[in-house]
Amino acid sequence: MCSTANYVLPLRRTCETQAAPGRACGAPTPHGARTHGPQDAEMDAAWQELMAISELQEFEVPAEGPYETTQYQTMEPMVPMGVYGMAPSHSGRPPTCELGSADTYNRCYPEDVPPCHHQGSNTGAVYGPSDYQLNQRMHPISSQALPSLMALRGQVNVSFDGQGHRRANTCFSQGPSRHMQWTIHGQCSHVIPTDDLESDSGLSLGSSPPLASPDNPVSAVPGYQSGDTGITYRDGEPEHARRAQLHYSVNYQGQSYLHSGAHHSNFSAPNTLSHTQPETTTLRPLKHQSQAAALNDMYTESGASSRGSSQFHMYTKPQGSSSTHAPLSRDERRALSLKIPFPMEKIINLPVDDFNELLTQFTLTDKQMALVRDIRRRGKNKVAAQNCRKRKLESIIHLEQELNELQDQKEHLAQERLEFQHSLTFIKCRLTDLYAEVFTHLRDEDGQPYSIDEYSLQQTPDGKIYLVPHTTVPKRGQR
DNA sequence: AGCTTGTGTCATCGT
DNA sequence: CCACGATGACACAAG
Repeated sequence: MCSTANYVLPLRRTCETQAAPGRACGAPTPHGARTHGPQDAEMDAAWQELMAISELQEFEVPAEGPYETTQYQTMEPMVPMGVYGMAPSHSGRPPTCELGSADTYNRCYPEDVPPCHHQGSNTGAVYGPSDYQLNQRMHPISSQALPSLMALRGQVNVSFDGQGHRRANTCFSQGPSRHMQWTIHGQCSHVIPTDDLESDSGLSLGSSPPLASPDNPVSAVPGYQSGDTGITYRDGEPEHARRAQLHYSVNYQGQSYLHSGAHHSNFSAPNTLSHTQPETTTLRPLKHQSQAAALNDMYTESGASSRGSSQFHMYTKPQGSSSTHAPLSRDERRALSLKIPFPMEKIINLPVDDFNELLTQFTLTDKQMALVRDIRRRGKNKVAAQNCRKRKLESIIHLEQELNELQDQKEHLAQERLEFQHSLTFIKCRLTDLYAEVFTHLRDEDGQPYSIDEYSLQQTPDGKIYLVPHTTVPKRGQR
């Protein structure tokens, strides 16, 4: 029992009508004689510490015990306790945070309560994140270079830096009337039926079937001549065996263009090139080939770049039946069939004004005009599709990287949460010890200690401390 | 034979 | 209205 300072806090159950939290409540009742003893300073400090810790009750901790919600909550006072009775620490129950030491509160801790011996413990350390925790919190998510992703990215670059062409082994004819055969690897030497013009990949082959079909040949453009040696425009300039060696250069930023290779077409003064059918390497890109090799394979014919689908080959004639050549695209064959007098490169890549000006320089039939516009539209759309696919793949890669980063962040946060929970558990343990210690100093009017099972200490927002019996549940607005 | 991948093409929408 | 780019969907060829 209290021997030196039996500061009795007369317990009144008259505060059953409590004010709402925020209201002034806590003036010492007439029965709440405030007495001070020599250990006031110590108790004040303890209470301040206790109340400071109680703010941590906002932490959400699983398996909260009823103790927190009933005893430590800040609520309306039953009895003002500006000063509480004190008794010397004679109870023989020194403050301890060992679980179960306060037998009343054994139930209040989660499973992962660490054994906490608060004596000598640095409680301040647990009131905030440790440096380690802060560092962890501030630790940036490392963007890990994922080999697979990088490899994929590289593959993407490869696949779009060089446009594969899969028609390396296709064979074609230059038209039914000429019976010219170009073969690749000598695998095809027969004349492809005329409907091969419509048999290119893709659907909706009938976008301009009447135009494209060699079954509906269009008369040659006036002034346009086609012979074995080349083409002579009406201005008299020949176009020999010129193959616009076009290949794609796709720029992600939208600078996509189809440009000629070593031999840029010059419409006003077409070059005359001897047409030789170079040996063709495997044109289809190999997935696991190196980028350079793939590019060379796709674009190179005997050192000169030449692509299949993008080549403009209408003015050429194979020299010799044994020579091989990249196949013409469907549009190229159509253009050849309809004797379009300018290269596909210009059709596709000229600005609209220049393109329209180009059209005015020739007298084209309606079918030729329609084909030219279709070629232009398809050529642009083809580049657009390539850009679109590249963007899609890069977007997928980016999202995968982002996903990995978020997963790492999730793991980091989970670990951080676990550490915070441990810290919180320790703080609660410390609080429980302090709470019990306070009770050991409380005495009623008769000098008897209050039972911690029957009473609880509660603090109002204005800082007043009240001893509230468990059986009395103060109601809001009542005082 | 079925699957995957790459590509061309068309239709459609928005600018 | 036209040109153009972007994109989904489809078909096709090759691996």
